Amino acid sequence: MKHTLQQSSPTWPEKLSCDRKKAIQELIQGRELANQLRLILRNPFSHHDESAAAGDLLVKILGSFTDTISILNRTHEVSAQIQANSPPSDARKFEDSDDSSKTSGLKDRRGCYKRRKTSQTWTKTTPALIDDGHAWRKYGQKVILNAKHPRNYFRCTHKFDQGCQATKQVQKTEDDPEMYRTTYHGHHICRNLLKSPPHFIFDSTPNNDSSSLFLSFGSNNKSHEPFSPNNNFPMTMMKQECKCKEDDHKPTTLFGQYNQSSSSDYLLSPDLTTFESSGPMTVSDHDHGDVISCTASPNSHGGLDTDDFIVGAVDFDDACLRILNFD
DNA sequence: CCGATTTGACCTGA
DNA sequence: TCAGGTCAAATCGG
Repeated sequence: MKHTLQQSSPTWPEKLSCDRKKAIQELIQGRELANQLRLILRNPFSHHDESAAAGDLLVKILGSFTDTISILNRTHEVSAQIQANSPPSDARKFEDSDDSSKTSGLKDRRGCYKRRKTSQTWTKTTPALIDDGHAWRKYGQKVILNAKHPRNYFRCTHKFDQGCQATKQVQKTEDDPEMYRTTYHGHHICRNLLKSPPHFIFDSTPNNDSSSLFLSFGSNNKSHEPFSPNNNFPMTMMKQECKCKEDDHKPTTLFGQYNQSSSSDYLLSPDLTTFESSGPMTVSDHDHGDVISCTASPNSHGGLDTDDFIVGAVDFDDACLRILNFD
């Protein structure tokens, strides 16, 4: 049965509940943005574009608080009206007694959701629908004007249980139906304890130390954007792609930033290597100089030998770590 | 049974 | 006004 919603306007409790949810969502978004801003400001390796992003984040945070205040003001006005008028439940009962009661179970969603005006987005095009390490739920599909292929809408599975606002849109590209263009909106703030964990990728740093590599734990964009809203997030070890220069046998220093809210879009160094490791790591469980370990298996690019054992000296500073790779 | 997907209707920003 | 983003009932499927 298709719902038709024109027939009922929101009751006072519904209106208040809706406004409360919106206020909470605004505050959650503000918190998320503030965390991103904090990490950018504290990251000693931030790029120029990240500094620019910090300004953008600041504007969004202020906008979020402004929206929250206006919502709460409105809620206050509604409450005042409720107190000034007769209890709304009577009116609702009266409505329900009439023939329109068959639709009374349907909620009027008018004003109950707010389309995203502006949010951080990034796009990538992939030859297949790849697992970006996050749990997504499809919530819509839309035929787009002048587009051959429909656009699919996904939200984070943890939208309701953890308030994660990340969404993505996936659409086949016009010219090549085998290619998918994915646009991500917002960052994950969820604790993502996945069965299939995200990839994290190594990237060469401009370091003159030839054995030093940059390790990006699922960075979302090409600027190695650091954002871990919570240092207690578990860092799950998983399949990794990395690039190693193989004048092997001397320890390879891997330096990385942990990025919990990853999806994936990476700047990769030209010489890629993959390895796998297992076992959870939690940022808060380690101190500077701690030794961690994980197993690594080889990849087709031949970067690491089978069953290589990696010992890492943890060097956290805002969820950054250093790993030393010994043969 | 319950979580995921489908799909038409509704809502909103431009 | 309308294209596109979102909602939520119906349906699917493990």
